[in-house]
Amino acid sequence: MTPVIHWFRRDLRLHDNLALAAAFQSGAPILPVFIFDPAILKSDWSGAPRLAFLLKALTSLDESLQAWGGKLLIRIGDPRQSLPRLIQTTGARGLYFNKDYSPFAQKRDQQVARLVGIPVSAFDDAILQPPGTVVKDNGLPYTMFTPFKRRWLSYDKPPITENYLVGGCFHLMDDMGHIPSLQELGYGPIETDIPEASEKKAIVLLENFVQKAIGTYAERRNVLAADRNQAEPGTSYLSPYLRFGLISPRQVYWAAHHTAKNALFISVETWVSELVWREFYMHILHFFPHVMGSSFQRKYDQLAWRYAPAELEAWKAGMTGYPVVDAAMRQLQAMGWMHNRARMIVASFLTKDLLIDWREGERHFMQWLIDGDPAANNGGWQWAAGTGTDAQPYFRIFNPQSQSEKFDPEGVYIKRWVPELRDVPIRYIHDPHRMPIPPHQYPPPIVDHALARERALTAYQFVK
DNA sequence: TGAAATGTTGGGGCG
DNA sequence: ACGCCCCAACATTTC
Repeated sequence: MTPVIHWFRRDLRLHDNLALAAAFQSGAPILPVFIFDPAILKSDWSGAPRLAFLLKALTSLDESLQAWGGKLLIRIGDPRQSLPRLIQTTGARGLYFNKDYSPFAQKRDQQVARLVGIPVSAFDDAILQPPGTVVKDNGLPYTMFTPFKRRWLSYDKPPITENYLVGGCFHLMDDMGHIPSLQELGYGPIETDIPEASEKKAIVLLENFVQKAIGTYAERRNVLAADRNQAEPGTSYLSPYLRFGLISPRQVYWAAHHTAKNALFISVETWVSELVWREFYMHILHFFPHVMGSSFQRKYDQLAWRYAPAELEAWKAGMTGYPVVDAAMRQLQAMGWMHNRARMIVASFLTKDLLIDWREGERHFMQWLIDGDPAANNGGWQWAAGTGTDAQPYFRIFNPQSQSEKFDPEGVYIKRWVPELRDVPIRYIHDPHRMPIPPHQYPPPIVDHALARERALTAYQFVK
């Protein structure tokens, strides 16, 4: 029996996977494939932590497939060449995959569809409302979040699909390849602590969160120290799992929906809003591809960003002298993840206090975040820089000290990630340079916030 | 999903 | 008792 191919990309799960379910229903044996594209691996938008998470996810996926008598086929190469070759050797009669809405992926997928010469079935699986399904009455895409969200919420959402897989429905070959190591993919060893990456883990995180934490999400989501390692996490920590499709947005949405009756409605809605942000920015990238590399609001391409490599390096290393900024930047390298409130704080600091181009921050985040996604990351950075859709006004400049006092009042987050400050009394934890004898391992502030704020206002006002 | 500057109010100390 | 000042607390405006 000639097989059909299921091409795994950002849907590394067996449950609620639309393309995989359709491949199964075709009746043919399924050949599950993952392809490493060297063009992506070599890009400076890739990063070892995210790749390490991906490798764990693939290993777990392969184990799940083996439980059903299958195995994940691995190839390294341009899919435009790998897939036609694979189809030639196997005689596969269909190609199934779930859509990726980024401009780069869509172009590639169109080329693949032309080259394979067999029927291609692509599914809307990664998102509850695909681009084009949430538009204004005049047919144009939304560029503001709040009206987008209102419209988004008004539609019925697709249900979770059954897992139809049974033993023996997979196709095996002599040369299945193997899941490579980081080293084989050209990366050195890493110190980042990569979490367990499996469908099962994602479901445990989701269940735990909706049962124990969703009701207080609206208030606790801003607590910097309440991360996944705490008994009661303030956030779900599902972003890496959604990023690679270890869990579907439908599973997440319906889990929240079903608890809405038992939990504070405002908290559930706040949490679902984060799912809507994810889709909003996917739409934005789809309809406004120029945001990749330039400002959504074109006028801000004129902004006179500073060239300050030493300050950029201090920011990356967590050595700015602003404790909350440094804690966040070190958390990023240690965990491959950063609290969302912290992302806003460090993004404001880079773009406003240091007046360094948001694209530098965008790239750094892509190199370190295991949940790094082009659409969401770009949207977040342009929001912080004030150059994007629905952006905060340019004059909204975070004060790192008051943010720190508000969202890490006891300095727990700071002390966890900046060990030099562990002995600093609470009253000095947000600005240790004011101590009579400042901690000597810790640098003084690299900029004066009050002066930096004036400098940023001037630069932004010049554009306006 | 701000923060700083400026304006207003009201209680208390004091002559 | 009264006016004056100070200033914290809160509100509004501005960036």
